Amino acid sequence: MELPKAYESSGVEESIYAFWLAKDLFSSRPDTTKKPFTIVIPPPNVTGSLHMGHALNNTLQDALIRYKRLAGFNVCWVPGADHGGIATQNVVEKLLLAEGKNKNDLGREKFLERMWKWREATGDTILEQLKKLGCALDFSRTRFTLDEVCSRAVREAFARLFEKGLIYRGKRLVNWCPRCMTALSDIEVEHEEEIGKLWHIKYPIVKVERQKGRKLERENDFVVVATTRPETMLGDTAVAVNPSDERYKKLVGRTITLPLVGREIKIIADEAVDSAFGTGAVKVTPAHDPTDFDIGARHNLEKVVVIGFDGKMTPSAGKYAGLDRYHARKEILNDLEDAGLLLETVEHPHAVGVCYRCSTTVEPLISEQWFLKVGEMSRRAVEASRAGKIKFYPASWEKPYIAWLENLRDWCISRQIWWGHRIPVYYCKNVPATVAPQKSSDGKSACPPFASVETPVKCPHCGGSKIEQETDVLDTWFSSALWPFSVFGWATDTKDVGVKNDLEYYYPTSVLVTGHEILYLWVARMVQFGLEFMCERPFSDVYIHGIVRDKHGKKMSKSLGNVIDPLDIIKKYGADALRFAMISSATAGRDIQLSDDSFVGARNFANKLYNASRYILMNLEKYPLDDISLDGESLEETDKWILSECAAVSRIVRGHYESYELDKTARAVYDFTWNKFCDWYIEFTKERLYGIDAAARRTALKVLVNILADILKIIHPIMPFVTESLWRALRERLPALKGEFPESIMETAYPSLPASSEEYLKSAADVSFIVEVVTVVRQLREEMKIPAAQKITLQIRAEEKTAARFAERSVYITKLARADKIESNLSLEPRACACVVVKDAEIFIPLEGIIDIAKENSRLASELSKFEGFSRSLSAKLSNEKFLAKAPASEVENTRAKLAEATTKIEKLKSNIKYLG
RNA sequence: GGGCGGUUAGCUCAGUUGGUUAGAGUACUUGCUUGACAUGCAAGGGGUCACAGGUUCGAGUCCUGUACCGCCCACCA
Repeated sequence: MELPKAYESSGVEESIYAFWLAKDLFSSRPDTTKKPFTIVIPPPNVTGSLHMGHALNNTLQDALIRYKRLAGFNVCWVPGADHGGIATQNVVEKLLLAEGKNKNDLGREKFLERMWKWREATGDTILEQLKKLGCALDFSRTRFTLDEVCSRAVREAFARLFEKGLIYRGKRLVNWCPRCMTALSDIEVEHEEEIGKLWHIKYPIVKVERQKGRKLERENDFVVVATTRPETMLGDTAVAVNPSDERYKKLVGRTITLPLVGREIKIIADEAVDSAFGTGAVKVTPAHDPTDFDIGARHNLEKVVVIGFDGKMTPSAGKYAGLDRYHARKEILNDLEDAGLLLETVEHPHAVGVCYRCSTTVEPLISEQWFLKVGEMSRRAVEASRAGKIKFYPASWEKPYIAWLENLRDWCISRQIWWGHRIPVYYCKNVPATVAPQKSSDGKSACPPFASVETPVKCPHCGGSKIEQETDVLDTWFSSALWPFSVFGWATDTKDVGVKNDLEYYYPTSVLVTGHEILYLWVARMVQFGLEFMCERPFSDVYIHGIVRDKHGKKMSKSLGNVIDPLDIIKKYGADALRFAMISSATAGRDIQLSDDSFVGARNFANKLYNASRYILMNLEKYPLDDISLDGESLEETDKWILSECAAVSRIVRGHYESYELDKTARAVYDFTWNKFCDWYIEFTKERLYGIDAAARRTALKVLVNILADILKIIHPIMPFVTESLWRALRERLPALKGEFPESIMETAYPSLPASSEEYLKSAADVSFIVEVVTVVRQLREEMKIPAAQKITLQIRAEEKTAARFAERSVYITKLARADKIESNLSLEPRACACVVVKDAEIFIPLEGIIDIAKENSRLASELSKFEGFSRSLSAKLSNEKFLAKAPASEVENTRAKLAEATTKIEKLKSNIKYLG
């Protein structure tokens, strides 16, 4: 016996993964005789190393892929990584900083060289780590969003949108991160709750003599505005009130002297002002606030920029110029205070926008950026959803997804960083020296900017060769949005037939698996671009899973120190355990809390599976089999029972896979394997395997092997390593069957067994009879404190038919209930016995001297009262006329049957109390 | 300010179209070197299903409201 007693995952997993790679089992080629099942990986950032979120996301995909392969599909799971624009540039900038340099010291070209060097060195970390998880990715297809195939797709997509007039350049108020020094799109800004302050500031009104005669003297000579950002007051160009606000009606049109600055600004009326908030009067800073920007546009207000791209005050800020925005705030408040213009300060909770990459407070700033018109694209995306072309699992995500699409504003796609796809827009510089070259298409330059997929050699307008490319790069999510088709070579040379076939064969992909945090950032945009460029949805299903949290429900983060490293878990418990723990807790629509306990449980399950196999393998060594066909074998009821249970679980699990309820697949296989197969069936087979009847032994062993093979296949998508290693072990012990047992379990087919026949259902009833008898006897033994080693005699008092049932199954009952024999006698007069009732039979255990009569009596009494209570509630139900009238007949009948059973039991318990008393 | 999800055993969670006196894992208690497994086996204690109403013969499950927790969205200064 060379099999160790416990399953040891380390070592096994590496060699199995190497075996899969060597056999090239992960790669897929178009094959028109088979249906494809395609998943493109949500490309992790090249900066990333595997965390629990990746582990969960990829385990779910791997389970789906592996299941579908067994189910007969040509599966293709495409790996890759995202260049991760800002995030990645930040990482390398930090490295430079440690060397005392910044990116401007290097210049664009040298800096990018440095970025690529870094990417070559560390960028594949995460893909390597996914191998440890067991992911069956087709590595021959690995893509990187910045490689030539994907970059070409980006340029092609951009150029097409540009030609359609959907891309435009404009000077607008955008979200600006003063730390990353770039614009951000609306969804790249996160909102953090903060208890800020609302400062009330007096703005003096310029007195106008003779304007309204005497009355004027009695009016307030100032307006009070409320603001959370006093530093922006330097850029105020108006004060606005609601037009219907009676308090201020008379003041509209009047002039105010802006404190600290001295600029004269007007009081204007605008609907955007909520008269119920603050004082009802709002300072208007068109250059630094989105609402104010709109108000300014309506009233033609000047935009005074007082905060610069670096977050410091500009020269327009006068004496505050050069100060950091928060430092300036302090100074301004001091100065206002000194001037007696600061009235009150109220605590004010509000949300502050922060950069999703560095958490710096975002500044709304005016700058020139490229935008994509998304109206038509998002309308088509909504249509696709409404037509049922894209389904969410769980469905509850569809509503917020559609709502988001419907309220979408144009997408700011330009970024002022260097790492990314440089926008393929070119400016013709071939203009008379008198006219300065312009980036914008405002008509001043001789030629309008143009987009081009290839690097242009001359201007398409004037033929000039002095051409400069736009320096901004694209939002990293622009390339991500193309991912489902760019990975298959969209926009690459169509003469390459292989590439063309791939796209046709694999697109649209089957399912997208992702966490909900990038539903808008990524999923919605893939749908828009898929419909735009491929005229076809990128995937039919979106499987959205929860976020991994720690055991207290907190998000895992480095700063909280509650991060669980999946690689540690793999080392300690094995990849299978990690996978099983994650899958079984991934309930649809809920976040996932993981603790060490869950991994221990999963590891134990792997061990259980291993040991069940070990039992079979060891017996196979002793009693080799040439075939495992059950034809002609005389199956007993336990065999039929386990076969039908196995068929049922394979069917149930199949259904759960189809509806992406992977947690249920895990629970179902666990329950079947442990509670049915191991706890009962294996115990049943010991009688035959260790007996002397060779034919019976062969039958039992054949059934065991059949069930084990099916269990391994059913569990394989969740726990690929242990199932593969056990498959291999099984195959080695069945040398005559190498044809039927492929080398790898990945090459087998998912079990599809017919539904149970009547005969099999009857055997299920027989087995449950055994289980019930054994269970009650065990309970009684425990309660009576009968030592485990002590054998007991079971005396049965029952009608002939029931008595026969006991006799037929006596081997199992005696063995599992630790009895030495079963005696049956209808006219039995028990003395000094413990008693249990099963169906219409009474089981007595005579144990003179061991049993405590008083104790047994009280046990029977409590048993009795339990059933009497139950019986009462059933009787009450049945004597309720409304119940009889309204409940379905089957329900009434059910209740009657239960009552009858309870009544029998009660009678027998009563009579036994009498005997004992 | 909207929207979504959660609240079931000490802990983590199941609970299908309403139908026994609500389950699992784990932890806890007790007993077991049972010819696969102590990463195990057997048994046990432990829950007013957040709260308040309602619908129904019958509610953990459906409806309304409340509380608390979490998430997403939103230009109220």
